[in-house]
Amino acid sequence: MRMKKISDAVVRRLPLYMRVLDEYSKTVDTPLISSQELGDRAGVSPSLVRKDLAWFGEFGKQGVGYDVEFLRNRLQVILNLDREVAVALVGVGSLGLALTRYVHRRYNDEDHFNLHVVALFDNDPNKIGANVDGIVIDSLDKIPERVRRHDIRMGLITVPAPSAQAVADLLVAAGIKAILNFAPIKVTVPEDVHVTSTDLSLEMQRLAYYSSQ
Amino acid sequence: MRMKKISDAVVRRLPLYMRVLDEYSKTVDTPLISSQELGDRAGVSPSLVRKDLAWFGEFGKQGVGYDVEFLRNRLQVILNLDREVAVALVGVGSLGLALTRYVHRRYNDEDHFNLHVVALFDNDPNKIGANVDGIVIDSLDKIPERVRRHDIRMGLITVPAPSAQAVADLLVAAGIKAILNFAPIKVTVPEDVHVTSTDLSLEMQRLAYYSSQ
DNA sequence: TAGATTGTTAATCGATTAACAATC
DNA sequence: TAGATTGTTAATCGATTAACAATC
Repeated sequence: MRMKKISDAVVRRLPLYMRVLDEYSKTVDTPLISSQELGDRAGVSPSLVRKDLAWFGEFGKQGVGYDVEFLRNRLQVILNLDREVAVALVGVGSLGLALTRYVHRRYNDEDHFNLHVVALFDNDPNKIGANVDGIVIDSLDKIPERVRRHDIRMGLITVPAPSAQAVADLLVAAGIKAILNFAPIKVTVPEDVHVTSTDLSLEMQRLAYYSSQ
Repeated sequence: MRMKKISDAVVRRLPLYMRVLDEYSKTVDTPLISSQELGDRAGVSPSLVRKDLAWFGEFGKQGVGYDVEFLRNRLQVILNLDREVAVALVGVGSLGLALTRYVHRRYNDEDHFNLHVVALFDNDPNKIGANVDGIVIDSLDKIPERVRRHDIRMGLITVPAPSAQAVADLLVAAGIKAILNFAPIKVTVPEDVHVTSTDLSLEMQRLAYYSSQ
């Protein structure tokens, strides 16, 4: 039910603003923040801060600035993070394990980190049934049932490249609209599904360009 | 000794082209590839492929296309990946461990993956001296000496957020120009140093925007 | 040669920045 | 009210796409 299509460049900055506001309210006891201050801390221009926020409403007061608590709450709602978002992770290798622990730690330690890994999947019979941070590893054929039962909204793919597309297909078939893929391969999904790939090899190979001199 | 400043958007696609060429030469036995075919496989337009490559020279032949092997080698040289690039990783927690194993596996399994983790650092006395995939974990004060000895050109930061800036400073002081930061914080470095941050929390929070409906 | 595809220039598109009237 | 800062429009910047002459 979104009115206009918000560009991905804009959406990408919203969690950053949220983080800045959290940090700000912890260390500064002013209830207000200007686009200048918010921009400085987020590393973007004040103009862009105002333009980004204006896509979603008029959150500030001229001459005054933005109410920190109010703005943070609005961003949380915009990002669907005002309620817990259930996450599934497929591929419990060392990377999958590390990411599960990382997300759990933030979920436990931080007040407003509402992303929760509630299901783990792997096809290795030696792993199925094992318990990670209180979650039992299931086989992939349990995906549809678990997604339905836990109302899972996001999937993390940490399987080897050759399996990634098949796993993405399973997640899509189960109704998941947001996927974070760590396998070094481009996965194809219907256009109403959003995939972001974090490709460590490509990142490192790209950085190598700057490594000399 | 670069002539003109190549935009980051261009550099980011080069490893992708390299990957496509590797895949192509494994599965197709034609020695030539057109910008159309390369673009299709990389998910970019043929125009952009030609424009990207033209920044670095005239690699193709009109009416014919690009020589796959030749182009791959040129890209490898451009990215400084024609020789082994030594990498240091700081922060041997579960994420650091997983990434170390991941990079080692690719280094061992793939012909042309020339990124090699050759040093690990951590401040935990219980970890120092331990051995991961044949590499001994050192304390952070060994960074300058190890960087010099192994000619380390790239650093991966996988420490908790509060230590990330200090670690980046150490790497910079040791002469490293390329840093991949996994801590959820913006690290500041001199402008001749390149930092890329992979911030899992921000990525997931961003994806949450698309997770509903 | 005729057909195909590059390298490159011009046109388009989209995102960011600058400017300023509105208004708290 | 006077000063400050938003919301928004216009200008700028940069990246991508389209078009085409050059040439293999």
